[in-house]
Amino acid sequence: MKVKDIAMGAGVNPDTVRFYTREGLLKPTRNPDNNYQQYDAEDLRRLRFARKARQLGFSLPEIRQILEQAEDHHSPCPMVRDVFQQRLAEVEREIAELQQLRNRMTAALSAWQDMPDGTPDGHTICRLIEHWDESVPEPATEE
Amino acid sequence: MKVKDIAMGAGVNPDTVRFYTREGLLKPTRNPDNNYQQYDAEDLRRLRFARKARQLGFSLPEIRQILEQAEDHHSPCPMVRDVFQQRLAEVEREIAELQQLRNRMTAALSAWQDMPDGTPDGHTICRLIEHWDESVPEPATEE
DNA sequence: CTTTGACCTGTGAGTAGCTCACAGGTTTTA
DNA sequence: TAAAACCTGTGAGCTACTCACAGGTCAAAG
Repeated sequence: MKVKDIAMGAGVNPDTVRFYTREGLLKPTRNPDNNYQQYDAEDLRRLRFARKARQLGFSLPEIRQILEQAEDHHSPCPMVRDVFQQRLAEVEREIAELQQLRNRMTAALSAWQDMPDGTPDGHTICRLIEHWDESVPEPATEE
Repeated sequence: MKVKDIAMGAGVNPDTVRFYTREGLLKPTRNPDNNYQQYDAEDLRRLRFARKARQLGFSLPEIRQILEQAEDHHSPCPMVRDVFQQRLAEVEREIAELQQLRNRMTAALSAWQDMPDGTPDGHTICRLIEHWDESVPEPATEE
C-alpha cells in the first residue's frame, strides 16, 4: 500500500499518514525501486487504532507508548485504562471551564442589553468590556 | 512605565507584555537614552482591556481590531457585540462536542468493566479500543 | 568606585496535531 | 509521448503565550 491507499483505508489525509510516520507511529518499509513508502495491513491496523484512540482523547505520545507496548507483546490495556481515567478527568475539567466561560458570556450579554455603545473618549475603549467585572470565578489553573 | 511595571499593573507576565507589543496591541514609545520601552496610562488601559476581552473569549486579532477602531474614534461596541455572539455560539458548540466526547468515554469505561485485558496477538492491539465502535456520534466537523 | 543583582533588549524555539506549500522525481493514463 | 496524478522530504503556519539566550543598563550595597 502506498500513502494514499492507507490514508483512504483509514479515512484520513495523506499528510496525516506522513506525519504519523515521521512521529514513529507507523513503520513502513521502502520500495527500493522508487523509494516509496510501503505500508502493510499491520500499519493500517495501527493507523485505525490511532485514530480511534485520538477520538477517545489520547495524545500522540500516549498512542505511541501503547503501540510500543503492544509491539513488545505486553498488553497495553492496563495502561490504556489508566491513561483513560486521567483523560476523562481532564475532559470534565475542560467542560467545566467552558461552562464557566459560557456563564460569563451570557451574563455579559444580558448586562449589555441596556447599555449604550458610546464612543471611545481617551478614558474608555468599550465600556461593555471595561465595565464588566462582577466577581468572575477564575477558571482553575491547569495542571 | 517599564515592562515590569505595566505587567504588574495588569497582573500578567512581562513576556506577555512584550508579546502584545510585538503583536501591535500596545504601542510604547522609546526612551532614547537606553532604548527601553516606555508605556503610559493609555497602554495600561489597553492591556487591561485586552486581558478582560481574552477572558471573555476574544482572540488577539479580534482585540487588535477593536483597539484600532477605538483609536480611530469609532465605537467598537457594535463589533464587540457582533463578535461576541459568534464566540458564544462557538463556545456552546465546543461544550457540546466535549460532552459528546465525555459520553463516549464513560460509555467506553463501563463497557470495559468486564472485558479482560488480553495480549496483542498480531491481529489486535488493545481490544478495549478496537472493539469500541457502537455507533459513535461523530463530533460535528468544525466551520 | 566597583560589584552584584535585577532589570532591560530582541530573537528564536517550544507547545499539539495536524495541514499545506514547495520543488523535484515517478508512475499511470490518454 | 506528454500530461495528470501520484510520490518524496522539508519547512512553515495555525494559537497565545512562555522560556531561554546573550548581551546591554541601572540602582543600591560595600
